[in-house]
Amino acid sequence: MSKCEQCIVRQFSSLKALNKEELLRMADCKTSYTIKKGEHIFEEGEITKGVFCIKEGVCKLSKLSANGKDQIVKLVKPGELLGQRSMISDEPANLSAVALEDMEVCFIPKTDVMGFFNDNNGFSMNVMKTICSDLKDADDHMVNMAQKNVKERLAETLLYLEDTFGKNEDGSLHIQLSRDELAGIIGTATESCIRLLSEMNKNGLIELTGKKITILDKIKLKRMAE
Amino acid sequence: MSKCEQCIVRQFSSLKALNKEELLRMADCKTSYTIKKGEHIFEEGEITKGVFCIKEGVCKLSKLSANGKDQIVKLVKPGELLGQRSMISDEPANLSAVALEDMEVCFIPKTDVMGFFNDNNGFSMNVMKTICSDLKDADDHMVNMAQKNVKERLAETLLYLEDTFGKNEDGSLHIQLSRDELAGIIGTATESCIRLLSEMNKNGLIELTGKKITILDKIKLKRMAE
DNA sequence: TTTAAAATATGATAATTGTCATACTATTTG
DNA sequence: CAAATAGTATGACAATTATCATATTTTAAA
Repeated sequence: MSKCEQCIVRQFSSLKALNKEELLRMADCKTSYTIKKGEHIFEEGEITKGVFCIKEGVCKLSKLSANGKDQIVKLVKPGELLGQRSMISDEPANLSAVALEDMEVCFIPKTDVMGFFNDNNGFSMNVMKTICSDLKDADDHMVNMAQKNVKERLAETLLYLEDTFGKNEDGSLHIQLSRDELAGIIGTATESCIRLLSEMNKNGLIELTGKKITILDKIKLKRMAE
Repeated sequence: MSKCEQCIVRQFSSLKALNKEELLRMADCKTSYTIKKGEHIFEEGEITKGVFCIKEGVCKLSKLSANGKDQIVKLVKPGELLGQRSMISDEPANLSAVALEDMEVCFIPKTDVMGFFNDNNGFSMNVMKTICSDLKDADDHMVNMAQKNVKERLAETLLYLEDTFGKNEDGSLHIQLSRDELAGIIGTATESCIRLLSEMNKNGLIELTGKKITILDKIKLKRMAE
């Protein structure tokens, strides 16, 4: 069993507030998992029994809408905790978590996290600030969904993906999303998403090479996103 | 200066976790305000110096989008606290708060709230649960914005308004919103909102009498909202 | 490798929604 | 009270977006 103390992830997450003794305790109660691309970590409505700490790989948090489409609410990166809200609210998961890449995660049982939560003020404050930040993001996201059109949302999303997940050596977006998933982020039909990507490709804003998307004109994309 | 101990509102808010001594302390540091309909409590980007406790009246939390339209993110009722997220994140307000009715609110300075927050575990847990609940609502709202069409969102909103704010004796919605504000909730153009209301009126789903909206066929509206 | 299945792409068309113009009505102000 | 202003309503039209059909390409499976 690896030591949490030496885990790089710790420095980026709420866990950085934990002291040596607490990290040793955490190493004892955690379970490490490998999750393959496409597998789910938990599903909407599921009663989660703890939180997941993401060591490697990106996953999507999504919700199935009444019309059967999967709306992606958030993408989660290494260093973040998963399932904090459910734990604090003491409710089933509101969203499904599915791996977009092969992932490495650690599971920490609820009782243990709540222990740190109650004992360590810095930790609980970090968790709280993360949830507050999620709330702000969700509010902003909501306004965008309501007020921007699909083209603006697509432009904004592409810029977000490059900023957040970086580029490959060839300049293409590092994160691999299917057209369907991209449509699920911007909240539109897959065909509409594909059509607009083609248009942006023709206009020289982006370049499509197979599944790879490369942003060519950041300035114009930014202007398009308003 | 009135006593917080006797304030009915206390029982519905996070403040119910405070003990007698803390309530007396709070009564000393709070300031009561009367806010007229249409006045703002705070504005987007403003550095708020504490939280507001709503004693009476409803207000809207909204955000100005790039296209100049005001998107309403949440309606806030008596018994709720306002500005909790900004306080915990230690950031300027992300949303503007404007009174939809004449209001009575109490202002409690940040330092004092943070004092209760650190001393009283029950209080901080209540605040956190409220924010978690807001996050869940925001996520759900976002999915609706992305996946439902305007008619479905309008139907859903009307039902929500009746459920949450109740009816007058004549059966009409108790909360008074302009067509513009209603459009701001569902995220559409004012004309589209008016047009759909007229259509629902013609189809016998609702009744429009001046500004008053009465829900006539809840079942059909629910079906329409999916 | 060949076949089957899934993902991507594009056209045609319909449905939805936004915009602009213009009434009409209610409310406020001088 | 009259005039001005804001809010509500409706028509006409354009823009956006979804849906269905159908290729084409890529990936997975037999």
